[in-house]
Amino acid sequence: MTAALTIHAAFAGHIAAALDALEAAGTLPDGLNRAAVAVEPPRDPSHGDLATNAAMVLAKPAGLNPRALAELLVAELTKVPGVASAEIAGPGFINLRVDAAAWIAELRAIAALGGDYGRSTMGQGSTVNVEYVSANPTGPMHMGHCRGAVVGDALATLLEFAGHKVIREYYVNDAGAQVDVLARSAHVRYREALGEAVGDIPEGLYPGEYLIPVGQALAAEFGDTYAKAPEADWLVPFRTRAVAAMLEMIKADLALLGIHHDLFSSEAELQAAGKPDEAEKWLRAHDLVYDGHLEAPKGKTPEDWEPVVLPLFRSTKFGDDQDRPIKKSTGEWTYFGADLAYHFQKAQSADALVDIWGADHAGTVKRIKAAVAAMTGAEGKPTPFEVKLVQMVQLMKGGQPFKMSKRAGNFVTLADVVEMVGKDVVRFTMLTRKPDAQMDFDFDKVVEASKDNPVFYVQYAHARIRSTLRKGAAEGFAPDDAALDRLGEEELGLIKLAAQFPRLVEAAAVAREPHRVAFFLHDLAAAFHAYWNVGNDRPEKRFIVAQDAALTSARLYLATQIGQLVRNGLALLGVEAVEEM
RNA sequence: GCGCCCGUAGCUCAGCAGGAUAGAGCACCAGAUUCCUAAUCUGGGGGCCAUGGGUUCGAAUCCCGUCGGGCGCACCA
Repeated sequence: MTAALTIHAAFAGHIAAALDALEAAGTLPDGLNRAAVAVEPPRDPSHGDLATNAAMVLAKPAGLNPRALAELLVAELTKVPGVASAEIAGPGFINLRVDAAAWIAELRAIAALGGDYGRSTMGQGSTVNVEYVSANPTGPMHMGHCRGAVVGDALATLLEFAGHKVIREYYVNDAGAQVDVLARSAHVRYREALGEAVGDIPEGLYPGEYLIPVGQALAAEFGDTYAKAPEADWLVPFRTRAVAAMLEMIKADLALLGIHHDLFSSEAELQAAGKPDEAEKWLRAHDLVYDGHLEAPKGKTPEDWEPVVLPLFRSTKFGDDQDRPIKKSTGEWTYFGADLAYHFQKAQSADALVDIWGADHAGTVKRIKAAVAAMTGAEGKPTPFEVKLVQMVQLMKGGQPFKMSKRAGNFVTLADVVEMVGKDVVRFTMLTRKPDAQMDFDFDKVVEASKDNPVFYVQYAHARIRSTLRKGAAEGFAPDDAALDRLGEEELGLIKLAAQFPRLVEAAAVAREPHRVAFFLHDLAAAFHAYWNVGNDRPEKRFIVAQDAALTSARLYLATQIGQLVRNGLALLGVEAVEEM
């Protein structure tokens, strides 16, 4: 085992080798599907360090009794260096105990790999495009956007760590009706900046004060040229400038959360480049777009429903409930028509696509998945594409739901919340539950009870470690690996937990679930705090034992690596590891 | 009416591609501070994993039904 091969990976290999040996001996048939074979720490530590279900999973297809197969495997596994014992338990689990030396080696692996401990080659360098946020460029980021932004960003980082190349992309919807509304709203602010008394912002326009500087900039640039001009004269230049200004604002908001996209793709540019036309042409040639009648919405046919003929994409062929229009009767592209071309474009430069959407767009998942399958699957190998939905965040204030309204201008901006509670709290809070469950975000609770926020619990563990190392250094002790054999059961327990990080990273990346990292860090911090407190009653269990330099150095070495691991995990979440609290 | 998501302790939530006796935080009760940071720790009470079936050696986890909550069901984005 090399220093870089972590213990769980090594044992997955040992079990595979044991199975190979049984195959070679003819005991097991060739070509058994081993996908369900797992190596994991047993829930109950008294069962050992690692357990595998291999015998139970493979017994039936091999036509063997699980315990009989387990005995054969045990015979192979006891030969593996570092295995102290292998026992059969329950219906056919194999429980393994691993020598202390193997865990010490894992600790050295953390030291050797440092910030790369847990990094995986699983992704094999394949490129994953993660599209997230993609909020309409009509105003500042508000809390409704926050969860998708944080989850998408953490997922992107996680995928990189798991061996993928990642493109972080933001799709700018700068071609629809809502950016025309933005332009008109900016025009009002423009006239206002020129000194006109505009009164209340008209119904249907964006009343937010964030457009005042945009109006001023337009007045400075154009003077009164467009004050009385017809909309057709100014709509395009105003729209362009207003969208650009909104995008700058959004980027600044995202930066507050530590989020930076690699690529901002413009829907308007996509259309100008004729991408949707190309897509339509291709789809028509493959009989995937046809001119047909749009069906009335199921279950609630509007009274004024009039069937019209529109170009429809055959999404029902790919599992959707009805075929979807790609153009409006005005000849403009629908959102879907452009989005379809956009996803095809993304697929050209990525091996897999992931979209992070709010749950309010759940109804459009099937059609876009259908589109990607149709357009990338022509040669039989569709680009893998997932839409991860983040559920709604219910904003609360003092235990009461807090309704946001763009029109009333009382929406809660992301910038305000970050200013109130800090980036780390916002990010960690968004990552301490799985994305597909709804969550409440109560300002009062998060602000008041911020000390109870799990993020501080984890950061505190790191701060304690750093503090201890500083104190040790002041007293003349440095971390050293010369006497790691002095570490006992409590210390090995910490290492055993730490050793799960690499497989956790892989599992979280495969499941596209960055929240698992947050929970792991909480568990790790809990184990560390518990160990720390043992030293309250028993001074000989403290990190620094002044009269025993060798032991102190070994424990400081352990502390150093645990601190490293906390940093690695927090880095995946985009949360700071603090030196002191 | 249809589609998607969810239902686990009083509350907020985990439960690792079905696995051994279902966990954590908060809240509640009882303890630990001459000590490396008590923003911490130890112990306790508290569960028909919404519900009824099914699949199998084994189900909180997979399948079907029911109930409850959320989101959606445009030529909007």
